[in-house]
Amino acid sequence: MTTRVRFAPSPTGYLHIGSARTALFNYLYARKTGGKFLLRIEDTDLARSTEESTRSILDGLAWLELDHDEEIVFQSDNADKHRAAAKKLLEEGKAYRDFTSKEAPSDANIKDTIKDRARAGQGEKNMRDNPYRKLSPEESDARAAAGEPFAIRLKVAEIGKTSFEDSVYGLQERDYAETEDLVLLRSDGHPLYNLAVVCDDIEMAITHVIRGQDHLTNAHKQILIYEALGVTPPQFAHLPLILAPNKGKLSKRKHGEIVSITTYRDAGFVAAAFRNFLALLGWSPGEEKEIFSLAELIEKFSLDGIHRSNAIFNFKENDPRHWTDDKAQWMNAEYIRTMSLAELLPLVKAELKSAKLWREEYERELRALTSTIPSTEDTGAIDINNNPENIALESVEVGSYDWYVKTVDLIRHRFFTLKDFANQGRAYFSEDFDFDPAAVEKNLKKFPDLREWLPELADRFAPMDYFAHDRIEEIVKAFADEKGTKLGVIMNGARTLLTGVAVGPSMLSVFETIGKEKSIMRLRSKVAWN
RNA sequence: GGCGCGUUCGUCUAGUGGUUAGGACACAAGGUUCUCAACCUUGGAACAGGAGUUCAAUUCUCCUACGCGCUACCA
Repeated sequence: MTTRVRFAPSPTGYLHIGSARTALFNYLYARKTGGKFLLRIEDTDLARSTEESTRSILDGLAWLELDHDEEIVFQSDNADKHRAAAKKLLEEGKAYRDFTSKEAPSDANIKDTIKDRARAGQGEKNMRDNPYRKLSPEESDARAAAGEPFAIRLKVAEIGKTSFEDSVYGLQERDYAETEDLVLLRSDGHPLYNLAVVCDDIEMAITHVIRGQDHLTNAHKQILIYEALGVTPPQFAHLPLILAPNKGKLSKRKHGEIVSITTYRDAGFVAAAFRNFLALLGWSPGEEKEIFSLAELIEKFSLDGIHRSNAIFNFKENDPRHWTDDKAQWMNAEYIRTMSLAELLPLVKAELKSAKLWREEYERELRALTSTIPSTEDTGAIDINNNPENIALESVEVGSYDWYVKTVDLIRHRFFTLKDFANQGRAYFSEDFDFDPAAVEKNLKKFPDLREWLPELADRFAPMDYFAHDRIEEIVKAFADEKGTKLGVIMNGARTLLTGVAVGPSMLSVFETIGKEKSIMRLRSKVAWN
């Protein structure tokens, strides 16, 4: 039997980090076992479900490249089947009509109300004391025929227990006495969650249910429904939760955008990096290694490696440097500086395009490159111990590609997100860039002589016909000696004038990359000084 | 309140009776030096507490504490 798993989000908001991780684990398991990864939108709560949410969830999955198999199932389309199942159970005497009039829906703090009610009930409450449970079928039919509204509840046996072997949490048992006669169908005919899930999972022939640990107790209720329906339940695997730094729930209301997958896409994260990070939250392949390609994740994934304890998604509010989990940020930077250029360049292209910095002439280089350079998958190696600047040179074979490719490869080593290519790296792609005031202060204004010296350096560059690394070094060194100043003063001043910022690659590379003409122009410019 | 689940460095984690308790991020210090949130080196940093089983417990059992989840005619 081939494995069939599903990701079943309810479209009541954007794709949450926790949900994305659930989707990822389902995906990895399906791919690992050669099975199917299905998608079901649980939109039975009409009041809260929105099409916009559905789209946002689909966008998030697409960004993470978690492609689903088969058609998307919308749970609301199956309501008739859910009703039929409830009716069948009613007819078989496995469920009963509850004519208790529906309580007025409590508003705002519904969670608290529920909790208070549960607490008030103490442990003494008998879950089987519903008077309608014992109503004769005849009387029940008669009252229904008379038009009296009713909900349908599952008739849970008095004695016994549900039990199942969870792939993550092990043997789970729960006495029937702990489970109420759960409502299957609302008095307005609307099917409820647990019924809908079970019916759909049966219909979709789901073999493994991999979902958040918050559903652990639901599993018992669902097993009761499976049993009533006479169907063998699927294998369950519950995942530990992802919590906020205060060990509380990671919620939209409290934590805002930080829990949304699209935030990371929009912040310039590389999807593969974020996916890698997510995979290691609550699961470990048991290796002293952090970077895993999708192929490796699939190969190494197993339910055994999933933890039982919750993981904290770490971040500090009001701290720009640690606005989201440090490890996620590190991983993103790691991907940017070590992933294959063939994979990185298209991402940079998208970034430059949206910043209106893209030029058509780069396109030709891209085409040449993607057809020649092997992808990371092929070369396999991302060796973080090597000096990245060396990797850069080797992997591109200097001279065989043009300016755009070499430039991206040069500047990527100090970048953290894709956004940096258009922001910090803007000066490489445009004459229209800003000067960081702090950099101007530190590298230019502190050394007033530079105001004369740098244009003078430009004059030394002017006659050069071979404008490259070694030659530039000779010129600048001689120039610094001549002025009796440290090389650094000249280099840093030039860096700020040429790139607008205080950090970047070796200045010799910067000169070479920006080129003779532009270097001269920028060294002579006075804009930064004002 | 009841029921369930969990507890290794600040965080993500390795570890399944005998380890100097390992790695990664973050942090700190040093180095390289033309800068740096890059790179290199080094460092501090953990088995929640208590009983038991055992020659030996981070690892097995029990208790306590703490945390989390569920407890709805929501999903």
